[in-house]
Amino acid sequence: MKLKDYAKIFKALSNEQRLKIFMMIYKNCCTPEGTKVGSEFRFKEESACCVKGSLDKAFTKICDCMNLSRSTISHHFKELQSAGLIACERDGQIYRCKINEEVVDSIKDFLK
Amino acid sequence: MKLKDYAKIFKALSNEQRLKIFMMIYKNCCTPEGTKVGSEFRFKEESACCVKGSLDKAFTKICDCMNLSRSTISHHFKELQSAGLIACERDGQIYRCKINEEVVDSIKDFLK
DNA sequence: TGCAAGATTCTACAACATTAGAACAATGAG
DNA sequence: CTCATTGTTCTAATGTTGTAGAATCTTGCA
Repeated sequence: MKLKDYAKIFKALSNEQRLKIFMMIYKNCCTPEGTKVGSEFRFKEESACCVKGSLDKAFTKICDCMNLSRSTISHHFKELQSAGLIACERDGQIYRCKINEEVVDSIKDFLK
Repeated sequence: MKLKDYAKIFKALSNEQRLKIFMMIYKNCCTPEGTKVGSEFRFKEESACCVKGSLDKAFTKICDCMNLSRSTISHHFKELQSAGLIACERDGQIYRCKINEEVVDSIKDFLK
């Protein structure tokens, strides 16, 4: 991966709203309560409902707990996809969303 | 650290030129040859002249091997400092620059 | 002290990012 | 089939970023 690609990944994560969306999928917690504990940012790592790194109905759930229009959220999803961080697919009413672990790993490697 | 702070760090790394500067300091290689190997991005990890994570005369050296005005580079340094990624100090003619390893570590933790 | 080199700050502007709303497409329920 | 729901695309407004140049400040040397 080239420097440009890393810059693109970091850009995708550089917007607070988009980072929140990413973390909701990555840490797999969609409630607004899950995104904040006190004034600190934290996620409930464990949650019975789903497996780390993938999320069904991601779009709807995220719309529900964020104060942004649907079009804006759609746009942010596309940015995250375009950077390769997530992959999404519609399966009827299910909007399925997965983290691309390889890309996340490559960021870790980059900073090694 | 809050979500906002992480977003700020990622923003600092989201510009290709600035990321290059950061990596020059982080991997400690300032020659243009060191920043590219073929079309891939790579650094010479080992270099006799200095220790990973700090760089003397950083500003001048980086100016020399990048095609940007001094004011622009100064601006990028400030962005990196403001995000907490690096710390710089002038010591006479030496412009000393150090990576803030704690912040780099906190990114790794964030993505854990 | 005066000068040259190095770094910063200010200004300005083009390019790009964030956002919402309206119009549209796809899907499933009744 | 019709309608409500869900997601996308287009457009436009508004805000932010990246960049250079000029002016300025800082430092060391002659």
